[in-house]
Amino acid sequence: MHPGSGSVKSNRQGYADPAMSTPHADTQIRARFCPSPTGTPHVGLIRTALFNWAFARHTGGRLVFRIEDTDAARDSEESYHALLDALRWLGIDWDEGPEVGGEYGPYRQSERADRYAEVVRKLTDAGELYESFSTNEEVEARRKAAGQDPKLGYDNADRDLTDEQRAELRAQGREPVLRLRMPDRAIGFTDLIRGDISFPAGSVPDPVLVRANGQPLYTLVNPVDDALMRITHVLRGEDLLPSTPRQIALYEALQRVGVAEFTPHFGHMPLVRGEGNKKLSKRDPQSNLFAYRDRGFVPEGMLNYLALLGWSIADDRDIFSMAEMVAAFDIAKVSSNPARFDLKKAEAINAEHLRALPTADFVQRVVPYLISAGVLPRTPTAAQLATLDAVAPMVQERLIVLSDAAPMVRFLYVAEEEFAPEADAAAKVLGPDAKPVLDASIKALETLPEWTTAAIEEALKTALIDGLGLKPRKAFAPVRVAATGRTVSPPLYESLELLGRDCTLTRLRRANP
RNA sequence: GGCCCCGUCGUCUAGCGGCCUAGGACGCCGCCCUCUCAAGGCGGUAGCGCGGGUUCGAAUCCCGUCGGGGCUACCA
Repeated sequence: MHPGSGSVKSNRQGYADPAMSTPHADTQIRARFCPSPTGTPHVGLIRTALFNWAFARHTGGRLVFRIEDTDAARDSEESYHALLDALRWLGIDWDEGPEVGGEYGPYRQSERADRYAEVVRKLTDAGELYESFSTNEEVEARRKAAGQDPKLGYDNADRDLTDEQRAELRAQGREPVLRLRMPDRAIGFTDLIRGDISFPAGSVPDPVLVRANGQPLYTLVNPVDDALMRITHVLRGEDLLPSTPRQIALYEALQRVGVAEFTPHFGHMPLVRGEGNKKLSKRDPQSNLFAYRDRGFVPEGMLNYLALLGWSIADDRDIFSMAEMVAAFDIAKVSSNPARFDLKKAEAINAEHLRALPTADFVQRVVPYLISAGVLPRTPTAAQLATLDAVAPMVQERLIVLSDAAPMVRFLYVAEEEFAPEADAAAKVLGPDAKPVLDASIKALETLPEWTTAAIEEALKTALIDGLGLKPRKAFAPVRVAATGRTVSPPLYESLELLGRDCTLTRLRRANP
């Protein structure tokens, strides 16, 4: 990999304006992640952050984190903190941005109003922007009168208004928005992921950059900040692909007025879809990153799965660490097909990472889930933790997500008077048939000289398999349910040893009618 | 409607003209292991949307077609 030159699908320059310049090949790579703080972090958004991060880390470049909070009506401080929380949880770190600083700050657009005003002034002075008075209703009426579909949008009708006309419109009390004059030619670029893409002349209407009240819009601030922050590579979702031509036109204007030095490279990542073929909606509960954390996805698993949405490390492997991803990541190898978020696969990947955790690490991570499930108190005792250490290796390999641990170990912590086998499990194996099994088990365990896994196994096998002539499956089920409360539990003899003789016998007797 | 993107097993993908009677993973099914459930091992199921070219040879290149998706705000 050549530092400073992200690899691209094609070297052809496509349809770009000959005057348009791209970042010099040995310029330090600067990628960015620039969400707007509206709502909870979306898994698709996080995938975008991850790919930008991996790209920056792989190329030895910088990752800039910028908050696009220019829409006071929708942005919230809570969402802003959720974004920071999400990235920190996952370990996606940034080199410049909120709480980190950097030489191109501030990194929240709500704090950059003076810069936008300055750029708008330069652009206006140079004649790159023009005042537009048309209302949506007027545009629509003109489209209809011309026999065109109103969906075509703005018709550039105010481009050539004379000073007199503008004065007259103002005199009527109308306030103009500022629009960018789109060039009268096709606009194309070489997408880092998709190759050459071109938009015909006239297919993109002149966009509004500044509201009548002077407030700058996303159409202005996003490219302006990328230019001011010297972003070299814009990697974002495919949903933003149609906005690229107007951004390229803006970059060219910014270069003409000396605000930008180059137009960045663009790469458009495939959409993340939900059930069906539509893009995963913000309203879809499946899109909520924190829902996965709450269930007990670990960062390693979440990140690994998200990376698989559009990228693969090798043809025969899909479990990997972020260090491995960073070493192997190549933006040109990102798929251009949309990817469906597959919960089952995400869970399988997470389970693999859970199993790979060192036991002590696993214990540390699972404790908060046991506390929130009420299995452990807020501050567990040393004895409780010792029990957890002992049972951890046995539950660790049985989990999909960390919260699965609670029902599995509850029997070791619940107060004796509160313990009761789960109803359906009891109905299944603690019927009248269980009596002889429980009788024999109690008898065998009462007198056991030492309470160890091996001794318990020996005693139960002798009593039930040899003594009663039962099949193992039949023999151990009542004991398991009586002692652990469930048909599914950690290995039986180990569980009984951890439970202790007194508890075990109490429970067996209680289950024995 | 207009513009743009995409099209390999159910899903995510490998594949970049011969290594492909298309590989892996998840899912699903079966068997083994076994005190339950997992894990693990073994095996199976299932795919190049369609039609034309180009070529000795196409999943791979070209054209068309059909299908899916995105965008189409004084939101981001």
